[in-house]
Formats: sequence, structure tokens, C-alpha cells
Amino acid sequence: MEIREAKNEFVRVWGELGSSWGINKTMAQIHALLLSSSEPLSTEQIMEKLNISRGNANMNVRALLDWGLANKAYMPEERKDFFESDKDIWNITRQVANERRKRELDPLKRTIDKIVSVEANTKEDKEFKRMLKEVQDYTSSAEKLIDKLSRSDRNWFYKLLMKLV
Amino acid sequence: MEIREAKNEFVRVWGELGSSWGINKTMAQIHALLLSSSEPLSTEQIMEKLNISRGNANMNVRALLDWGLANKAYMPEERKDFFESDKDIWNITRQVANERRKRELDPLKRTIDKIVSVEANTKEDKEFKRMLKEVQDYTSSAEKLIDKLSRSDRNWFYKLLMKLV
DNA sequence: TTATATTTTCAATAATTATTGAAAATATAA
DNA sequence: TTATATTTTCAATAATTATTGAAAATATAA
Repeated sequence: MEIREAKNEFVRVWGELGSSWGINKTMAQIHALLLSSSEPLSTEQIMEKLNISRGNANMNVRALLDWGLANKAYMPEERKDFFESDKDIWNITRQVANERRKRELDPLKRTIDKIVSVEANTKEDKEFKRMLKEVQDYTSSAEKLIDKLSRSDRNWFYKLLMKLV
Repeated sequence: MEIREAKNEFVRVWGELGSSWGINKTMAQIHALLLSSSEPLSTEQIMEKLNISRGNANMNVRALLDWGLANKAYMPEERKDFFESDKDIWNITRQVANERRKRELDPLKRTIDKIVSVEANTKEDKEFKRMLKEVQDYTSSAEKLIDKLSRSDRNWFYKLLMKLV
């Protein structure tokens, strides 16, 4: 296995993982590219390595910045922007968990909170309401868990894993 | 808020959540429909309530069966198939976590295991390899966690939450 | 067995999402 | 300030994914 091949495989599999997580494939591939490079990369370099257009590269790089998964790197003497990404998987997890909470859990919670007070008279309706309450409980537990997670350090997480497994 | 409205809202928001989780919107909506009904539903009823075609309903019901999120209900005197779904959120979580492990984590793990032994000579390559190892560690921790989770009962999970939050 | 109900398949089409590439906007250097 | 490099936007298009609906396959009843 050559290093070049290994990196390509990594970009491929990370991209696939991304799509099944509701993250744009190209966005995930750029992320993988930044993860596998020790130097920050310019838009040009990203375009070239992934064979994508300037517009595409630009949009997805900015999505990564928006998700907090990439940063502009300060490059003296350079006019172009360069991008890098945090290679600490723990930080990546926290970042993703947080963003997804904002984008997915929060809207779910808002809707459930709104509808959970529905009037239920029949047995069927009461069952539905009970189910809603369970979803509500569950959602807030998940939110709290992510909250805790995103404010703890990596050791906390590893200790937790130890205790569990 | 009327019960009818509440159910519609629930179907809508559950469907949206599904899409951002890599699950077909219609599949998630059918799931929501089954969750909000105390009686099993037939394909006809699903078609009617969601305004979708027979083929669509059939395919997505079978996807739900495949994911273990719905079951055929035995209905005496009935020639048609009826479907219901487990309303216990804890069971749903376990089921989804398990399926996603199979579909997403396992392939990632296989690829990483394959490429992690890449030969690394330069500093840059060594960094890449270290990152791969971190992903590998992380992936197996996640697999173990899901494994544990799917073999534990709901109380275990709630106790865990208590300890954490 | 035959007739009928029900489910499944799948090619055609629709809907959605991603991508391009050139023009416009912005930033930097001189 | 002007010239040039760089980034951003966005309408047009391509690619992907979801959906339809009718025909084929299967299951059930009589």
C-alpha cells in the first residue's frame, strides 16, 4: 500500500461516510483532504486534487468553515487563502455533535414542545401523547448529553468508554 | 392544537429528521405514521394518509422492515398485510444505532484497517498515519459502545445519563 | 383448479441536489 | 489611484435520488 493510495482511499471512505450523515460528499472529501495533509491547502490545490470546479470548492470550503471543521491558515507572503483542519478526532466529534444538535435536535425539540400539549381524549390519542412525551424526554436527554460532551475534555470521554466497555 | 394537526406535525418533523440522517424522507414519514397510530396500518392506509403511490409505500415499508423499525402485524380475517412499529424510543435507538453501525461504521473500519499499515517515511506521512490510527481507535471505541448499548436495557442508559448530566 | 386480491418489480419520469464556469464583487499590491 | 489576483455568486446544467403506475408475480379463497 502506497501512501498516495492510502490517502485516496481515506478521502473516498470519508466522503461516503459524509453522505450517509447528511453531509455533502464533496464537503466531506475536502475535509478528508485537509485531514490528510500536514500543510494547509489553497482552493486551487483542492480543486486539482479532487477534480472539482472553483465554485464547488469555494462553496464547500465555506460550509466547512461554517461547521467549524476547517479554518483559514495564516500564510505569510501568500495572497491566496489557505485552509487547514483540526486533526483531533475528539474535537471533530464535539464540533459535529454540536452542529447537528443545533440543526436537527433543536427543531425537533421545538416542534415536540409545541404539540405535546395537544388535548387527548380517546385511548388512541392518549397513547400518541405518551409517545410524544417519551420523544420529548429523550430529546432533552440527548441535548444535555451533547452539551456535557462538548464541554468536557477528551479524557472524560475515554474514561467514560472505559467504564462502559 | 388539535390531535389531527399534532400528528401531521409529528409526521413532518420526523420526516425532516430522517432526511438529515440519511434516511429516506418517506420512510421516516411512514415510521412516524406507525408511531402515531395505535392500530396497525395497511399499505392502502399509508398511501392515503401520505398521498403516495403504491410502489412508493411498498418499497419504504419494506425498508422499515429491513431496518427492524416496523413489523407485520397479524390481523385475523384480513387478507392484506398490516404494519406496526415499536413505540419504545429506547428500542428504536438501539435498532437505528445497530443498523448504522453495520452500514457505516463497519465499512469505515474495514477501509481504515486496510490502509493503516501504509508505509510512512516522511514527517508528513507519519502524521497522516498517526491520524489514521486515531480514527481507527475511535471507530472501534464507537463500535464497542454501540455493542454495549444494544445489549443493555433502558435503565442502564438512563442511569448512564444520570451519572453524566 | 380458477378467479381474484394483494404485493412486488421496474422502466419511465419527476423532483431534488450538486456542480459548473463565467461574470461580478472584493481584496491586495504597486 | 489603477491593475491584477482572488473570491464569491448564481443561472444553467448535470447528476442523483425519489416517485409513479401499470404489468408481472405471488398469495389466498372458493
